[in-house]
Amino acid sequence: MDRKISKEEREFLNNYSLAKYERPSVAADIVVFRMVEKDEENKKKTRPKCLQILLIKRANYPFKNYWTLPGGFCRPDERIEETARRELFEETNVSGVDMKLIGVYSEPGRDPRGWIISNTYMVLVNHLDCELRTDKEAWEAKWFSLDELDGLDIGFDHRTIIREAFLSLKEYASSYSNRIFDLLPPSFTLAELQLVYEEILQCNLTKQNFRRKMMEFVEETDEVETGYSHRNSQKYRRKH
Amino acid sequence: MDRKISKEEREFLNNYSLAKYERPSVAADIVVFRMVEKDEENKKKTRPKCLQILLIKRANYPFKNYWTLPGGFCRPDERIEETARRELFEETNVSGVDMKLIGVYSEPGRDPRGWIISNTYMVLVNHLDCELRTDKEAWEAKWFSLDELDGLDIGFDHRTIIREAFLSLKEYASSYSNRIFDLLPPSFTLAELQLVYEEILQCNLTKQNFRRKMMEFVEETDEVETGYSHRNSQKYRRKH
DNA sequence: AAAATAGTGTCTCTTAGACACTATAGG
DNA sequence: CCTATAGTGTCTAAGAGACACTATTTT
Repeated sequence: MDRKISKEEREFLNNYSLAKYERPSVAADIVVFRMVEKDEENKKKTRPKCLQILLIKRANYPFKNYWTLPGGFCRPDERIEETARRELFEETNVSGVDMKLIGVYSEPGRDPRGWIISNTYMVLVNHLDCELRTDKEAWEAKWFSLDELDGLDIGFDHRTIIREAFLSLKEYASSYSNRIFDLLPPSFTLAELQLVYEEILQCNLTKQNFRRKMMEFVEETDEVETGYSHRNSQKYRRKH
Repeated sequence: MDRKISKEEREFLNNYSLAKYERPSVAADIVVFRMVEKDEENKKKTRPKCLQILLIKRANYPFKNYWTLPGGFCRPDERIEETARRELFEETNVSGVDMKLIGVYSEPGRDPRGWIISNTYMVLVNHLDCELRTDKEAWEAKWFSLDELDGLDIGFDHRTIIREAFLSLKEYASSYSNRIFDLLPPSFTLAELQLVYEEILQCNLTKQNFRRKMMEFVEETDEVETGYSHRNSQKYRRKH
């Protein structure tokens, strides 16, 4: 892009106006997934995991009081991914995680306010890193498990977007993507990791096969998990 | 989205104006790949294949006389994919093929005309179906092999986009995606198909292993290819 | 027959699924 | 001791790579 710009071109650009054409608003919406333990009281056995996503209750029209994905409009001085990052940080205080574009939603009429295109990003966070901002009165933020979504009033086309995001997440797990580790703390037991995979893939995996496969991607730490009435567990971290 | 809209909400929407916020122009650009035979005169042996992409020589500033991807601006009444489809048809007369979003390019300053976001689609076409429109004086369209791009003046960030599109294409081939068949006529020999894969993956494949794998995806037709000084070849088509 | 490519048989190595076994902590 | 989960050994079947073999067409 190191390119000499002629006087003629400079003049063209000065007279050029994009305002001739109608333009859309462009938004970034974020599907934030986290994994929590289903039953906090159960201290005696490995606890099942529960996949949740973050939704915001809209305080304004349209879809007032409906739940929607966090998001916001892009500014001229940032890439759309930066918009998504900014919004994520505002909602959860999480930064520095991988973002993955999972789709662009541009169906005419998808937003009653007018022509608005949504670029949707998927983010996986460790629930220990999240702090929902409670200092805002403008809206309410809440984590929902996927089962809970059925009875919920979800605004815009966000129910479709969430469904497609979950499919992307399943693909990550099927292909043993490194990104799955973003859902976990820095060190974890293999049993924990297996429960995460089972919750995402919605199936049971056999222990030995799972561990054998995972040894490619994890390495031992010097930590062990103790305090259960069975043998202690070695803790691992992701490689590299 | 069947939702009752209250009087209050209706009023909100009537007074709402997106014009308060600055908006970008949104474009769809298309990386069109086709596969042609490298050496049209060579009638005696299986001919190597050559992967090409379609570029347009810009008649106007900015990047006047530079080569760029075909594309155009989105209209309020269409999805971005429809924009890409419309542009593809205008350039090549091709319709009804799969389009795959490969990326969104929103880096500030990527277009000297102002804030323009590009949604880039990849399309694979059969070269026999393409008819480049020659009736336009506004611009020149031409197919280039990937090698030829090095010395070429390519406008905007389209060189980057092309590189990323080619990576997507490689992934398609690595995963034996059905879409690869879009590059071929309805019936083809397995040797032809193998040359297509070898050109995309830039490596040599062993015949028996390739054929064994491909039998999942193709079925015999009643056509054979004759006229070469060796055994005739069975022709196949994609399954389903 | 020679040249050239079509098409096949089969060995090996790696990986994935199944499943039963041993180990160790707490009660 | 028992119970619960951690962690291992190994059989088998499927898939991928290597490579040599046979078949058929034109010259």
